[in-house]
Amino acid sequence: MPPPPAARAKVLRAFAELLVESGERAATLEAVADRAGVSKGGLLYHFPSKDALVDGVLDHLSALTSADVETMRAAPEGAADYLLRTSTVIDGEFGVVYLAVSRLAQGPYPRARDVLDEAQAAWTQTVREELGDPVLSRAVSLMGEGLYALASFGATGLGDREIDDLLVLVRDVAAARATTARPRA
Amino acid sequence: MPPPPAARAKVLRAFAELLVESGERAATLEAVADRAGVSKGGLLYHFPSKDALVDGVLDHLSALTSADVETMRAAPEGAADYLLRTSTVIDGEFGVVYLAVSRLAQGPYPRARDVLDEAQAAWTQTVREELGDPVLSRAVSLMGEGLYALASFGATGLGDREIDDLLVLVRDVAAARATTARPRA
DNA sequence: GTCTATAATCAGATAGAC
DNA sequence: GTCTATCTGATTATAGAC
Repeated sequence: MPPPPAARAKVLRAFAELLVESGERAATLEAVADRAGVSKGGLLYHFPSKDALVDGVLDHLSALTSADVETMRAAPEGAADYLLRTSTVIDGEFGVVYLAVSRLAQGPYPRARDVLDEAQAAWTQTVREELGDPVLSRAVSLMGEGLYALASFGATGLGDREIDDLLVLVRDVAAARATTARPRA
Repeated sequence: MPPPPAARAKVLRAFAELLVESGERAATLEAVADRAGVSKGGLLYHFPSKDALVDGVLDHLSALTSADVETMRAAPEGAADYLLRTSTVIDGEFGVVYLAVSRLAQGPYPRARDVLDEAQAAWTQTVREELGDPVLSRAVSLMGEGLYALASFGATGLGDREIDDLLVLVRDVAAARATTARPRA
């Protein structure tokens, strides 16, 4: 097949960035077109309506999530480590698109909620395969979600040091819970 | 002083509910007025502009946060318990207003971010006073934020059972970290 | 495949009656 | 203190040229 038009990808990226940086309200067709470097008419050629544009990012996140879960599963540092560290990265492609969809999920787009729900379930499941303990896995997954939430409104974010500390805690607890009788060897 | 007009409070409540249920875009002056049972003109008497309405919820959250932290500090079940349990309640007054502001924080309202930041800091600090351990306190605080985030887009929420499990985990870890040498008695 | 121009709709805000 | 009516500007979407 012929290479997909570059304009399409640029429009999707611009839409996601605007949603994250300035919110749903600011992500108008005109603003998206401007940032993508096309005209409003040009945008509407690729995405005939705003709903079509929304569907575009939703599909994009679905694809990215599948790839992300594979990477997470294969990560040498482990799934929990991978999850918490990437949950503070909101300027990578995945972070931007994930946060963009979590903004859409607040509006009248029920499918956005479904896509997020699936991502959340896949992460929790993958962490659980690694840690074994379901409660601890849920805790890690919740922390990841909390990190995204904080980062998304530019709160006084956590640095690498703080994430390191959390991961040490998680590993200690995992070890303690694995050896049932006498924790911490 | 005379009793504050009931319409003002009803408008604020309606605005917060609409923000949470349907997003920033749906929370128009007309929609807010309708839900509050007043006309657009009536609304604009109490809040002369949309910015004034936004300032209204922000101030409201500030007041509610101070009260919430006091309640948390005095909670017989403990601060961590109180935080995680109330983080799944998004239909109480505090939950609605907190989530409403976290939505405003995504738009062009820098003060919303400040107010949320303060709430976050106050919670983490209060939990830390109870648990002692700063890393564990941060973990609990992040879980609370994650629970709010999940609840806010109506994800497959966690039930009371799951919260109970998490709290048992937190208490175990707190106990283990308190007795430095030999965890868990 | 991308543009300009424009129609239709909707949001925010003002004026003035009651 | 609350209402109706109205204006202005922004936003989505369409039509048709290039």
